[in-house]
Amino acid sequence: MTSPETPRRATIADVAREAGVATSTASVVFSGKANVAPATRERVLAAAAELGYAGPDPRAASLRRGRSGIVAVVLEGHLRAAFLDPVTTAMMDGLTDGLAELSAGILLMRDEPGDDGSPLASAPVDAVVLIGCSGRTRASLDVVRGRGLPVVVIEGDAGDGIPRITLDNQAAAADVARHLRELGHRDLALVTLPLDQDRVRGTVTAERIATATVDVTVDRLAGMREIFPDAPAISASGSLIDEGLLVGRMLLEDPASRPTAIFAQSDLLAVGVIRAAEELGLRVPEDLSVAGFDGIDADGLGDLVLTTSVQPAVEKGRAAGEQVARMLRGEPGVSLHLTCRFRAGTTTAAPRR
Amino acid sequence: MTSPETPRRATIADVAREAGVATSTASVVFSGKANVAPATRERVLAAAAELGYAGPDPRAASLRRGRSGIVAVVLEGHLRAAFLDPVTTAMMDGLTDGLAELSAGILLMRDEPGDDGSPLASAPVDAVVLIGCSGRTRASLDVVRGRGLPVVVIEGDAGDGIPRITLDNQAAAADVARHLRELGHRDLALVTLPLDQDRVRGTVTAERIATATVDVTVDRLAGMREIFPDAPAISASGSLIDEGLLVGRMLLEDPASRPTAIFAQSDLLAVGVIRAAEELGLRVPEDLSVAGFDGIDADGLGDLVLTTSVQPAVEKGRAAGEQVARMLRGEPGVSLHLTCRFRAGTTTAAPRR
DNA sequence: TTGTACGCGTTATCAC
DNA sequence: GTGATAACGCGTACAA
Repeated sequence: MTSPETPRRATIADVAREAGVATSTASVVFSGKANVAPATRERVLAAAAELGYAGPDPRAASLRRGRSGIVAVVLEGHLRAAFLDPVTTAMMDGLTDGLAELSAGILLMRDEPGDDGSPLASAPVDAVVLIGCSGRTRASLDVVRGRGLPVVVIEGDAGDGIPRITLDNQAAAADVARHLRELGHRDLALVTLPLDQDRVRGTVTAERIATATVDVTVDRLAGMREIFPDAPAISASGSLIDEGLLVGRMLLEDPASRPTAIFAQSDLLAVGVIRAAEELGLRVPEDLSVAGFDGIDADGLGDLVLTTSVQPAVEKGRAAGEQVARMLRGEPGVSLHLTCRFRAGTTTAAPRR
Repeated sequence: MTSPETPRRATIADVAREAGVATSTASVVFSGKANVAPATRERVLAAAAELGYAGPDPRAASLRRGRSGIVAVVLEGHLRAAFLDPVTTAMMDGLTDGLAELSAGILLMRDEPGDDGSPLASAPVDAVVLIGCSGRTRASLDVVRGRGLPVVVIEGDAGDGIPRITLDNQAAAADVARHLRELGHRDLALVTLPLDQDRVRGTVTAERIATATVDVTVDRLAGMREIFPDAPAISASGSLIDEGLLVGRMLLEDPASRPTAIFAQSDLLAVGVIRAAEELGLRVPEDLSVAGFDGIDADGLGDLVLTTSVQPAVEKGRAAGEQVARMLRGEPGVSLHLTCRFRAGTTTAAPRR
C-alpha cells in the first residue's frame, strides 16, 4: 500500500494540499456552492492546473450526492428499430426538453434482460422512463422500484402506482374514421400496427384481437370499429413504409374487392399504402382515400398532405420528463392523459362512384 | 447521528448482519465473483428479501470499481435530427455491437455545452465517442481527456492523438463522378449536404466553401470537383428526401440550363431529386442520371437501384466501439480509415444527345 | 470458505 | 470565508 506503483491520478485532496487549503474549500471552489475569497479560489485553480486535476470525479460525486444525473430510457426492441420510428424520436426530443431542468443525461437501454441480469439493475441512474413496457421488463423494474427510484411509463402499463402518460387512441381513431364516413365511404379497409410481439402480417381476426398485447393497436382498432364495425383489417409487422406497401398491395390487388378508403394505424404505413396505390395506377385521393395516424411529417410524400390524427408525440416525452423531474424533487408523480387532434389533409376525398 | 430519523434504505452491511455473515460474503453473493456455500447464499438472499434490499448500489459500486459501465455518445445538433438520418442510426447500431463485450450502456449527449458547463464533464462515463466533432466540443473534451478516459472520434478531428474513424469521402465521391464522366456526361450539377451549422439552402460559392465547417460535405465536394471542376452546386439544408425534391426542382425547372446528370451527396437527397425529375416528366435514367452517396437502402425507389457509393456505416460504429473496448482494456487505440465501395445502379446511363 | 479492515474521491455539516 | 471530520455504500486484499 505504501509502494509508489502507478503515478496515481490527482484527487481533490491533493489539490487542496498543494494549494494549502482544506479539501472542503477546494470542493466548494469546484462546485461553486458557496463564496470563496478570490485569492483562495485562484490558488486552488492554479494547483489544479499544475497537478492536472480535471475536476471532481463524477463517480465519487454521485455516490456522495446520491444522484448521478442520468435518466434511463427503456425502449422495446432493437435500438435501431426504435429510432427508425419518427414518433419515438419525437418523443425522445420532448423528453430531453422535459428533463432539461435536471440537465440530466439520457441512458439508452433495451427491454431485454441481458446475459448478466438486466443492465437496468446495475446502472447508476436516478430515474427510469419506460416506453411501451412489455411484461419482460417487470422483473428488472422491481429492482429499480425497490431502490426507490422514480419510474414513469409512456403508453404502457407497469402496474401499481406508476405514473403513466397515455393517449386517447381510441377516440382519436374514431375521429378519423368518422371523417371518412362523412365523406361518404362505406368500403373501408384497415391496416393495423402489430398486435403482439410476434408481429405477424395478416388478416386480423377476432381471436387475434383477443390475444393481442399491444394496447395502442387494440385501442386504435376499437376506435375504427366504432364507426366501421365490419371493416376488414390486416396487421402489419411494423410501422414501416415498406410494410404499408406490402399490406396495401394485399388490399388493393383485386379490383373487385377494392375498398374506397384505407385507414392505416400509422403515417408510415399510410405512406406505403399510397405508394401501393400509385403502383397500381390509382390516384390518391381521387381513386382511393388514405388516412394515417400520428401526424409526423413523413418524408417522401411530396406535395400531398396526409389526413391523419396528430398525436402530441413531443408532448408525451416532455410530460414524462416533467413527471420525472417532479418525482425527483420529492413531489408525487401523476398520470397524464393527452389527446390527439384530427387533421384533414389532401389524401382523402369523397369516393368516386 | 445516533438519532433514528428517516428509515434509511438497507445496505449490504445490513443484509450481512441480518443474515449473520460478513459484508464481504454478502457482497460476493451478489457479484458472484467467488463460490459461496449454497446454505449461506440462501440466508443472504433471504435477508435481502426481508429488508427490501435491491442489490448493490450502482453508484457505490462504480466508485469502488472505477467503472460505471457507461459510454457517452456525443452527437452534433438536435438528437432528433441525428436519429432521422439513416446513416447515424446504422452507425449507432454498429456501435452497440462493438461495445457489446463491455455490455455498456449508451449515454446520449449533445454537442452543446449547457448552462452549467458541459454535461460531459460531470457524467460518470468510462469513455466517449464523438460523432462529427465540432470546435465547441473541444473544451469539454479536454476535461474528459484530462481524466484519462478513452475518446474515439467518428468522422471528425479532435486533435492530438485521439483515435479517429474516418472515411475516404473524397476518393469515393471522385469514383462516382468518374463513373458519370465515363458515361459521357459533361453537364453535371451537384447537391451537397449542409456546409455549416446554419444549414442554408442555396448556391454553393467559393466563399461559402472557404467558411464551411462540415468536413464530410467539403470532402465529398472536393472529390466531385476533381472530375467536374466547374459543376454548379446547391447546398441542401439537411439530408432529407424533401430537401432533395426542393433542390432538384431548382436545378431542373429551367429546360435550357438543365444538367444531364445530378450527383447528390446523400442517397436521401438523390431520392428527392429523382422525385423532382418525375414531377417534371423526366425519366431516370433516360432523361436524367442521378447518383447518390451512402448506400443506405432508401425507401420509395420502386424498382430503381440507386447508383451510389456504399459507405460502411455500421462498420464505422462497430470500429469505434471496438476501439473503445480496446482502450478500456489498456491497449492503445488506433485510427481506422474505412473505404466506400462504388455501386453502379440503374439510375445512371449515358446522356441522350 | 468466511471475516476484518481499509480505501475509492467526494461533499454536507458544523464549528471556528 | 475556511477547516476538520464524518459519512456515502461497496469491493477486495489479507488473514484466519
